[in-house]
Amino acid sequence: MSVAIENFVKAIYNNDKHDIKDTKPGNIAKKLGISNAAATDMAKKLAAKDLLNYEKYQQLQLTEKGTKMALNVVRKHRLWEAFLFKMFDMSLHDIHREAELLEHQTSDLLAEKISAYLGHPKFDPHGDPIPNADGEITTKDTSIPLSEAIEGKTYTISRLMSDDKEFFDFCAQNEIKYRNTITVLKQFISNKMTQITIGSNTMVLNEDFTKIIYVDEN
Amino acid sequence: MSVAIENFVKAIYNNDKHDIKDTKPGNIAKKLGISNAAATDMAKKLAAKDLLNYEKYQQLQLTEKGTKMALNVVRKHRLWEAFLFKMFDMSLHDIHREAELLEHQTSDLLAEKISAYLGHPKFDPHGDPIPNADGEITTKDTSIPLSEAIEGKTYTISRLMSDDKEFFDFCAQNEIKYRNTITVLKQFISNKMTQITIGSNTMVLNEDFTKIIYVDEN
DNA sequence: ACTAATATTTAAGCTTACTTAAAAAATAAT
DNA sequence: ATTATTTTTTAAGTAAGCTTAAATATTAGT
Repeated sequence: MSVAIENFVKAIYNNDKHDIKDTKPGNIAKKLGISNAAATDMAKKLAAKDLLNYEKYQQLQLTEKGTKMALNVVRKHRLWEAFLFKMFDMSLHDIHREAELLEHQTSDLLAEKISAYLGHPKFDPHGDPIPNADGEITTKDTSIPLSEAIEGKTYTISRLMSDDKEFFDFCAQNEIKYRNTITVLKQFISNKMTQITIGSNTMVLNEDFTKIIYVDEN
Repeated sequence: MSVAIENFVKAIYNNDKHDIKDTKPGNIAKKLGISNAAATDMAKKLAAKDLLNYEKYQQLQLTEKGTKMALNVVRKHRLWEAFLFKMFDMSLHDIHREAELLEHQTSDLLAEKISAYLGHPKFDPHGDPIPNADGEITTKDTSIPLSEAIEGKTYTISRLMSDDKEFFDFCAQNEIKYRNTITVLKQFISNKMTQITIGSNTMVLNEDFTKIIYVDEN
């Protein structure tokens, strides 16, 4: 299957998982940087290949086959992230960009070698779970977005759900890192901002960030 | 530039280096598994991009720009081979196949990281020289094909110029490996066969193999 | 409920990288 | 040197993955 197809099913999978639960063509198109028309076209094509269910004006839904394909790509992506993160001193954003390309050119054999080398890790450096070779995610995710954390409690960062360079640059400068500890000082309900302590710093984050920083209660 | 273009200039470069010095479209087409017509087409397209010189019915010649592109791809290929060879227990042929895909999806930054990790190696596991980041090959190659080796002398295997699975399987079973030692017992001139000793084995190789096994005199 | 705004779909068209078939040129063989 | 073979080129056509523009349906606002 082509890179375009792999990216398409992956985008649906990812949208379905974390985003605003909108998998209509337009939203997928935006994610992939293609036109709405192209996305509709592709959706029809993939429906014919039994990778997704397509009904006019409805949400796109991956079939079992489509989900499997998405998970296979996601597995390779996250393994590459974990591997490059371990091997080389590169920014999370750079690592993400490399993984985005390498994921489509990696045999199942190589993926398995990488996984074995890393000791079959369950999570990548963003805290995202790595599906196993059968496309199963065996870990349970109990984490919540920072936006929903409770004042006064202390949490551990479990996932940084983004692929935006600016966000990662910000994280790098502020000790916001997978497995670091955060204390929630205050939730400003009306402005949707959150005040936290991390390391020796105190800062206020707006919703753009608190919705993609996931945490587990300590 | 596209994968098709990178593979095209790489094929010309490789043909120009080791093969029967034929870089006409038909021969490149055969290497790439595409039709002659497609190769002619591509040649014209790349001439317009100043990657090669094209004159009807003549050999294709890479320009400086084209050579640079080819060397950049070759560098990434050979770095991946060296890296995968070091990191994972995989056959040389499998490694070659992975590298063939990864080479096109590797940033210069990542290539440099891999190179540094390996200590900026000058050769890959086939003995092929790895161009530096500027696309220069700084090593001098004094090796000769086994077919031209002299009876009675002892040599070190310096390059295995192939990407054929059967060849590598044969090599793996017979201790024919980069940097191993070979003694040439006899050159059978009329049959173009060569009798050698390697390790505890003696064998007679035909020209198909002795032309792609390169050696350096000890 | 109706209108305005937004999103989706259809239609037509483009580029890349191929294909096959035929024409033209180069190379090899007698 | 002429003919036969092979190779290269040209021409026409295809599939994938896009585009823009227009038509149609959905959703949101009043």
